[in-house]
Amino acid sequence: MALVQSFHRVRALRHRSVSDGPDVREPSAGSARQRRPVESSPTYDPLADFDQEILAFLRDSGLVSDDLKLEVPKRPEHGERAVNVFALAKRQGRNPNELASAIAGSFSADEGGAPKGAGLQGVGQDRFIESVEAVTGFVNFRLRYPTFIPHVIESIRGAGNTYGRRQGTRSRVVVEHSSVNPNKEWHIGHVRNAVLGDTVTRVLRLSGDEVEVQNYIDDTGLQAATSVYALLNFPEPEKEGEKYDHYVGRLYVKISQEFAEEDRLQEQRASMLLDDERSDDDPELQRIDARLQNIQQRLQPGTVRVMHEIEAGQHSDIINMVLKSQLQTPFRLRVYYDLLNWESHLVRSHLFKSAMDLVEKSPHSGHPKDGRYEGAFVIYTGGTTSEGEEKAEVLVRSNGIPTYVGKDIAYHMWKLHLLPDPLSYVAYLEQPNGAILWSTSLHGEKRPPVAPDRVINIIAVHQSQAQEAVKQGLQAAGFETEAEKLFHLAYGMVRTKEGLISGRKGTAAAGDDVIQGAVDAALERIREKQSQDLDEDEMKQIAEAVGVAAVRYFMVQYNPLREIVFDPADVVSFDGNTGLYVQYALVRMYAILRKAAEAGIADAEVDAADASLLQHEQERRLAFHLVKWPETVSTVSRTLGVNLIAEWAFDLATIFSEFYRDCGVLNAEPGLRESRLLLVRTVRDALVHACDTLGMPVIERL
RNA sequence: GCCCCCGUAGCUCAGCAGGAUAGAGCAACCGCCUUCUAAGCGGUUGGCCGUGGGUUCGAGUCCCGCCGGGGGCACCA
Repeated sequence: MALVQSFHRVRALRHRSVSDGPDVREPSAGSARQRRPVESSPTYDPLADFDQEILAFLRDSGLVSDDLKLEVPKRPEHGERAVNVFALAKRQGRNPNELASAIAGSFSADEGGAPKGAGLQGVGQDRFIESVEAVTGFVNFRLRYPTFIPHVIESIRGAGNTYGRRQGTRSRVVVEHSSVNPNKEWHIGHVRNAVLGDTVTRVLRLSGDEVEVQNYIDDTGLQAATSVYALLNFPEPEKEGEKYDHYVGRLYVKISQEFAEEDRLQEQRASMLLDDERSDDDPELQRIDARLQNIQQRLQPGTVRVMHEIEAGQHSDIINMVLKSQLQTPFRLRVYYDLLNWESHLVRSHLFKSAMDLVEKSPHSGHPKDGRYEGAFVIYTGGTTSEGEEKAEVLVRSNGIPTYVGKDIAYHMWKLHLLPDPLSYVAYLEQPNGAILWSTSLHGEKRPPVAPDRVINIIAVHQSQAQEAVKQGLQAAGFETEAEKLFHLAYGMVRTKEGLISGRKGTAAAGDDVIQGAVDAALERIREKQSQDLDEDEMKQIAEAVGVAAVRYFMVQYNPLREIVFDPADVVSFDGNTGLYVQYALVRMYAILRKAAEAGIADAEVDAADASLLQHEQERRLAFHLVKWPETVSTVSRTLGVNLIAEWAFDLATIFSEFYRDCGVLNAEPGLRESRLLLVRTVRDALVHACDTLGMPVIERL
């Protein structure tokens, strides 16, 4: 089959062999190039425009029957775009070098190429291909910058805040992130979660998706109950200026440690009983018994009682206070949400029961009468266990209590709108960005059910298997296409040099402290430098922006899957690959633009500048990096590897620094000066846009 | 024991769907402010991409084994 195909290809190529060598430029080959015009609606994607030309050229060369992938060569001497023809050559039974040469040879620069500075006529002509060159199996394409740079600048200006938006349909996405137990202050791992989730959200929105950000509040869990119980029974004075979530967290840690002590005490007690020399009225033993009794008969039942009270709707005042206090942390980082979904609402709306009723209808669910799952409600996920039983996931235990996975399946059926929505929605609070944060509710307005096309859960990697179980459960229940919509972004844990952080032991670095540390360090540096005349308020504002950007940048500069070894010194470092580096490049751009205005150069003059004058190497590099943005956004919206956004911003800032060194702007000759100002403005706009996508505040001076 | 993620420069990490000579930042050393903010720029040093096989014209990238780190493996959440 494959042979037959390649045979036909070879024959077809023979007919076209007129363009076989680099020196053969038969007119027929050229006249065969009836260029199909590209879409006339602006795509604001200059690189795609270049690619269109290349693809059209390749098509019309008659030598390429497949869609070849366009690459960005690593080395500048290989041009701006390249295709490699090894695979194609192999299928055609040809020598790769020869094929590449043949393709390159079919290009004639004078035929389609517009003369320099010819403007924008003839979209689809060879406006942007300067040359085509064959090198060892690669066909390299060089950009014609004099026509390309003006096109880049116009496109970015035209696109404005939508630069990077993809063509085509919008999809609806639910992103769930944060989902921190409402029982103590955020730690650094929560900050990573929130920044990742928020950045993913920003990228998807830029990309054109309609995103709803949900923050799941597990108020009925043991953690929340423990904190509430501690607060009600063992309150301590609040410290001066202590944030409420920190205060409650302090009580939580204290009581958790008593629970943790239970095991240790049990062991101690057992070994003492084995010791013949101790009698039953040994005071040491009695002390241990008393403590154990306290834990087992007071603390544990007390916590469980509070848990049920919360489920029934009590103590919401305390939980709300903790939550509102916690939310100050993401708000400071410019992380916002659309909806809080409360576990207690899901429980009290009987969502779980309706979901299980639906699962009951699946032929793969069942109530085993014997075996290891006797008495439970399970869903068979396929395959058999080592004991020969069918593999199953327990959704409801034999004692009638739902499992975590069971609850999560129900929850995701709600997210995916697989059953009628029993919940109502009310406004919860107004966030610092002015947007209303909504909350689920048992009373109030309903909302129209709109099923998402994609559900992204930002949850740490240790939940991977549970997330997979939810997916399999949904599939087994017959929701196969819906289950495919679930995507778990499993990010790595944040650990310190000492080891894994633990909320329960209170060894975690608090998010608030990390942010404040970064802000304080920034303020200190600003005071030291005094490079501008800044008053106290300005310095504080700038320090806040620098600190927040430092934290956010730190959290997104790594591949999400990777574990982060967190060293506070790294967040506070302002050299090299950091948020401040990007901000600093912007400060320089703002300074240039400000001084230009002060020198009386009107915006209109800059608008009218001739961008084709920008032919310095650094100017070309800036332009070429600018046009990689749409592709970067599109890759990230697919892979959720948000580190690429940070990398793009860092690289643009780096190239700008080189431009700054090599190309004077204000002292350039009139004409070129305006052109450079136009470029600086464009780079500024693009970089501000990238900072917005990263949620990083921008500063204009430092 | 089984499953998942990760092993790339002294340290922290990129490397997006296999492509050309593997890149940053930090640290170290040497240089650059009479010129748009030096929190910047240039240079030097630094790599058997954990390891052994395999697939491929081509492997840091895909497959298998092993070693090391982390996580998960219950009718726990």
